[in-house]
Amino acid sequence: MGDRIKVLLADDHLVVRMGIAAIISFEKDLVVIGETDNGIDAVRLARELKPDVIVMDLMMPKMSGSDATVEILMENPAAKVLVLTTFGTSQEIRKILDAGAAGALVKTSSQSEIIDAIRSVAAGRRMISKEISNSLKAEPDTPKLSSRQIEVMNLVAKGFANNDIARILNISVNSVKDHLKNIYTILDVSSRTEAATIAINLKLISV
Amino acid sequence: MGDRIKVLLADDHLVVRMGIAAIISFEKDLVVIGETDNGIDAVRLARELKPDVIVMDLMMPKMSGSDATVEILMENPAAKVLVLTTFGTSQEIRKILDAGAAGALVKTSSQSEIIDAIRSVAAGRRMISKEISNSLKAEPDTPKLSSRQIEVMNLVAKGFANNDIARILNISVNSVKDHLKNIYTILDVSSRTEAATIAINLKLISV
DNA sequence: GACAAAACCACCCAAACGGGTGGTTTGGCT
DNA sequence: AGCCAAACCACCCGTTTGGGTGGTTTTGTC
Repeated sequence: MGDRIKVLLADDHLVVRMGIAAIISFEKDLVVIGETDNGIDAVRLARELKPDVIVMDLMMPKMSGSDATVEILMENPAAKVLVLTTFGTSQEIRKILDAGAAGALVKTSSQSEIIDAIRSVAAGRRMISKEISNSLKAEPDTPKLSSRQIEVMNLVAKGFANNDIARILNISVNSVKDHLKNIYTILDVSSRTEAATIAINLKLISV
Repeated sequence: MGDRIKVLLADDHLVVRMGIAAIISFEKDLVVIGETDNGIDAVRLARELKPDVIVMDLMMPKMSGSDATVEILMENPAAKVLVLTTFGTSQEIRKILDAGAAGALVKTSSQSEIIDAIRSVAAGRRMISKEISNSLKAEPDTPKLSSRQIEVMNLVAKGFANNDIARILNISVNSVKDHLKNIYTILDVSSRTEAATIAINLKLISV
């Protein structure tokens, strides 16, 4: 028992936890030592149970998997977090891989892929499923907007005119126009409407 | 064995299928007689295996769960399809409930909720989880755009000016403006940008 | 302390937009 | 036949937008 790989499951879907637990139950070198359906408990259990591998979902109530991962790695940089996600939502995945997550898998992965991934990250290796590494590559360079530009874009997307935006942000209309000019250059567009749809698509602003 | 409720699982996530199978394995009146990870095989297996209940995911490769459900119910209106979804994406759910699906559950459902739902729909009752019925209620009346208005909105969202839209659709600028006026009234907005973001949010147009 | 980037402000002007009013034609529904 | 909604077109007019050029202040980094 002492040398078995201890796994903590964090996923808000019971069926997913049951499924992973079932898969793990066939492997005699792996054991599930804890489960939770939210990010806050994941952070707590990671601290208390000291699992070798944390299998983490991204979308969870109370605290997202990515936020929980960041917290866990701040407390214990040696923790091994294996992200299990439905789709390669590059934004989030890149964020937590940068934060130091040990791996990322899609939920469509086969039994052997999941088991391999758990063993790999427990051994200190990085494990990123092909689907995800592809989607990361496919997404070249997402343009970056400054926080002020994002504020402006959010208001633009809500349909406010430059005058309203100026009033809301307590700056002059000229400055609003200035921000827009810069945004248009960055996003390579020439109208507020196109900028809005692109910003939404790139998830630069909250819809 | 003959009187056990036969369940067919259709979900592209192995872990989910394993999880449901694990849950079902504890119940002696239920048995899994087939599994698939895509909609096309779901239709075929529904025909060949004659399951009592089909547990169906919505997002699947090759053929979506909603399309598969519609096909299955066309072939056999007595089929019991229990939709298992991640989130209450009202559009799709409403569509397949209208098509005659027997129930809808969220994946965060507890073990007993899932078992109850399977038994209920097998017995011919409707079973819709609280989360989903709430989200269906919460979404009151989505405004409806005509097909021409949707064409216009798609071009607007891409950043085209009225002049370009007129050229593309082979109508005069005045007509484009006319469509926009009508769209603004329907969506209760007063600018193309706000119309675009709202149309995207309501999924009236493809992003 | 130099330097760059971000944010701020101002003015000009042509083009695009939104709101208003008027009208015709077409296709479906009763 | 009668009716209605949808799509089409036209003109007016004030407002907003986008592009251009000029500049200052603040902030963070090397």
